[in-house]
Amino acid sequence: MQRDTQQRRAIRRAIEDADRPLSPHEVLDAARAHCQGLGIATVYRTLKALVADEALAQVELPGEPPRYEATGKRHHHHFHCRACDRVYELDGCPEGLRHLTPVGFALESHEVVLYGRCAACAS
Amino acid sequence: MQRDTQQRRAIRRAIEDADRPLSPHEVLDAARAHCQGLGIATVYRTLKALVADEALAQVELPGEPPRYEATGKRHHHHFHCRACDRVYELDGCPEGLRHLTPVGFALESHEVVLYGRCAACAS
DNA sequence: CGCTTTTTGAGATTGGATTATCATTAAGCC
DNA sequence: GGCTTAATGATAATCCAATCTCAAAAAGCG
Repeated sequence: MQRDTQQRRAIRRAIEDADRPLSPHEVLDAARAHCQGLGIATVYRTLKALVADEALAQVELPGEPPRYEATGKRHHHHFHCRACDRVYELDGCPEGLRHLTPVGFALESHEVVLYGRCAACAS
Repeated sequence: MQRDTQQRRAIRRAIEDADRPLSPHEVLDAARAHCQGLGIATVYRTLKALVADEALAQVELPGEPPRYEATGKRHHHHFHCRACDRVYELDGCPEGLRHLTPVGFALESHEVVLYGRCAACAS
C-alpha cells in the first residue's frame, strides 16, 4: 500500500511550488525546507514513481540531466539560463516546424530550447 | 608534431562522407571500413582534437550522447529518428522564437529538434 | 633503412547520475 | 499504544560515456 509520508509530501509540494522544471538536486534542496534530513535516494525513488503515475513528466535537455515538471500543462517549451542553469517554462510554440521536415519523413513531435540569461541573471 | 595517420584519415573521412551528425560509435563503425582494428579510444581522442581545432562541432541532443558534424555549415537544426536513432540535418529555422522569450530575458541562441521517423523508417 | 617521437589499442579507470541494499524508522490499521 | 509492513537514508553498487595507462606500432625525418 502506498503511504503518505512527510518526504513524499515535501517532494510533491516542492514541485508544485516551483513554476519551472526542477532537477533531482533542486527538488532535494527545495523539499528539505519542509522535511529536513530528506535523502537523495528518496527523491529519485519518488520522482520515478510520480513519472510512472504520469503525475510528472521528464524534461530532457541537451547535455543535461533531466528536470521534472507536473503533467497536464499546455504544450510549451523551455528556456535554459546559461548563468544560473535554471530552466524556465515558455508559453507558445514557433511556427513553421512542419515546413522544416524533409519529404518522406514523418514528424511526430518536437522540442525547442532557448538559451541565454534569465531576468535575474541578465542585469 | 601532428602526424597524419590512417586512423585520423579514416575518422575524418567517415564524418565527411556522412551527411548527418555521427555519434562516436557511428564514427567508429564507419571509419573501420577504411581502417580495420580502429579503437574507440582513438575515435574519442580524434573527435576531441577536431573539436578543439574547430573542425568539428558537438551536436547535443536531449538525453543523448553528443553527435559530431563538420563546422562551417549554415545555421540549421536536426531531426532525430525514433526508430533508427539516426540524426539528420534540417534546413531552415522556425519563426517567432524571439517572440517566446519572456520580458527581461536575454535570448542568445536556440535549439530545435524534431522527432519522428526518417524516410527509411517511415515506410 | 634506422631512429626518434607520436600515436595507437586494449583494457583499466574515472566521473557523475541513478539504483540497490538493508538496518532502522514511521504510516496507518486495530 | 501495539503491530505489521512500507518507506527511508546512508552508502555501496551499477551504469555508461569518456578518459587514462602503457607497451607496442607506425609516422616521418635524415
